[in-house]
Amino acid sequence: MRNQIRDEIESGQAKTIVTRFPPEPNGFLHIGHAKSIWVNFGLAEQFGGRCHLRFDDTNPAKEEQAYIDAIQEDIRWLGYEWSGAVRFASDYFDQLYAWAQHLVREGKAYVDDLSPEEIREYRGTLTEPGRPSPYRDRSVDENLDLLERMRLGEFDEGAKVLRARIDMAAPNINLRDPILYRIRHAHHHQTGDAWKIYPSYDFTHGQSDAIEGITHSLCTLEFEDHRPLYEWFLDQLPVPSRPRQTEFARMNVNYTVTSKRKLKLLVDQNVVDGWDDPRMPTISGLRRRGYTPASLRKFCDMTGVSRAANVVDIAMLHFAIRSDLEDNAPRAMCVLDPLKVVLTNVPADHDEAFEVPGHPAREDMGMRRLPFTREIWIDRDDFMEEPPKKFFRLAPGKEVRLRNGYVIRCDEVIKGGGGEIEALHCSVDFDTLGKNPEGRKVKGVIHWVSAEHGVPVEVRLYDNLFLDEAPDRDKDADFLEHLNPESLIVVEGIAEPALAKVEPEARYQFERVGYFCADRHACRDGKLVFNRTVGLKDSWAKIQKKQS
RNA sequence: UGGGGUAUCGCCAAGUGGUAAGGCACUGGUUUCUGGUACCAGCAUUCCCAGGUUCGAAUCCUGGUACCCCAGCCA
Repeated sequence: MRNQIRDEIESGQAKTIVTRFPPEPNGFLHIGHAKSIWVNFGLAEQFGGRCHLRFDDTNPAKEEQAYIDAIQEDIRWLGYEWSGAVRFASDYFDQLYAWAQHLVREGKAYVDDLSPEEIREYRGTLTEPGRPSPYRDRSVDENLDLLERMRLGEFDEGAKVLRARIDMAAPNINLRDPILYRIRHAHHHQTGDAWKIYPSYDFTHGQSDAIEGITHSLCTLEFEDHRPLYEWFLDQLPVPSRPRQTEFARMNVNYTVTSKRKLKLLVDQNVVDGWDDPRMPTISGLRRRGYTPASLRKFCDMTGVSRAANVVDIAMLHFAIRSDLEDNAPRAMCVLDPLKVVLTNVPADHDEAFEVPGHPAREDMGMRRLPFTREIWIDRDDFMEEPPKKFFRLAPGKEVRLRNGYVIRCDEVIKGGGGEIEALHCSVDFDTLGKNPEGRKVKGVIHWVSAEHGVPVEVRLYDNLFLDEAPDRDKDADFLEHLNPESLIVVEGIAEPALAKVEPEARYQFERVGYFCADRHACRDGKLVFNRTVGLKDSWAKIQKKQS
């Protein structure tokens, strides 16, 4: 597609390119829309053209102002700005109506009194041609009069429609006298009660493109069958420009669903915490999860555009955000499953602090203070009483380095009455700060937090919402059966004190654990809530799996 | 059984008659105060199948096969 446009530009066939992103304001944008946004805005940007935002608002029954606002916020957050004002298909209702009258005068459209059921019957099937409606040959004057009275609201919803007169026997069902206008006595979020009839998608989209001077009307494959109709209208009507429709395959991601119906169901049944729940594949959900605009754009770039059916591995999305945050997220230490460690050769009043870099490779991120005291927390995962081979962490009699600090040795395991491990007694080798110990190698490094200075944090460990990589594989089997019961696990952790004053949406790498983002709703009034965006790669987990 | 599409590595995806890019994943290894990162190496004698044209075919031709979309007064 990029090549096609480049050729057009280089051959002088096209001087500039104008695209548009045309969402219907009836739901939240999701990862699939991000792809479309990236394609439309990105192409325009690349070729020095423009991209419009146009709400395709021809169905007042399903649309809401709230969606209009949310969609604009999502697009801007992704880093794009549309050319000119926000546009609406409803801006063109007057022109569209005039063009409908034009078609009627030309004998190319008629008012049909058939009921919805009759229209379906008359349309025929995939293999049988349709039959003409008995109202197909009304006079121009009668059609004009009826159409005007439809507009004025003289008829009930469903009583009449305006149809194009094309070919009831066309092998392409879209050409069997498609519906141009239907009666809807509904309040419209933009035009109020001015209209009692609303144009269909087919009668609106191409002409809106033409009015705006769109050169490339990019859409998904399911509209390919509509292209002949798109062109038919442009041929019949005195439109000011000639846009061209090009289709590409929509993007799917495994372990997710993106149909608006299913997403809405998840929200309505409180399976998730709203449209922006961090497990939702919506743009606002991904944002709250901690994805960056750049990572989403990179993901789109990595996956590309083609016409083949595709299901992108969610591992690619994970890669996109990890590689962004690896470079751009400051580091911090946070213990998720605390185990107390008493450093027996450190005095109780010892209060040392290390100055450590905010990021191992980004000097511009400065330094942070890491207090070190007699009692610290480590993660339970980092200790094993009977360690298997290749376990480089702490174990009785073994040494490990405290990240950014000293090497310690585990001298004693303190157990409670039930045999559960309550604490560890360890001793510090004070000759190991910033240097390796003499005569031996300590391979393991673990993260830790001063018990005295650490701050409590709520950590929300998110995972895929579904266990099956194709949750909606079965046509109508319930996709909710594939829900992951562990898609959210909330733990109380302890973080280093530098995290005490984070801003909502601040992103960190919790060293050795993963990337986390301060929740933009819950992180208020001093409360600290972090969402796990994605874990770090864990090759120890792989080794363990192999060993067992 | 009508019309419109698509088939290249486990997943994306370049390639448009000159002898199969790249990314993700995976597998080894090096470096490392993150079992992270980085770096190095490996990973399609073959492009849905079968014929054909050609000096030469993923690319052209013929015939198959599989999968996706279309019968809303949704978009």
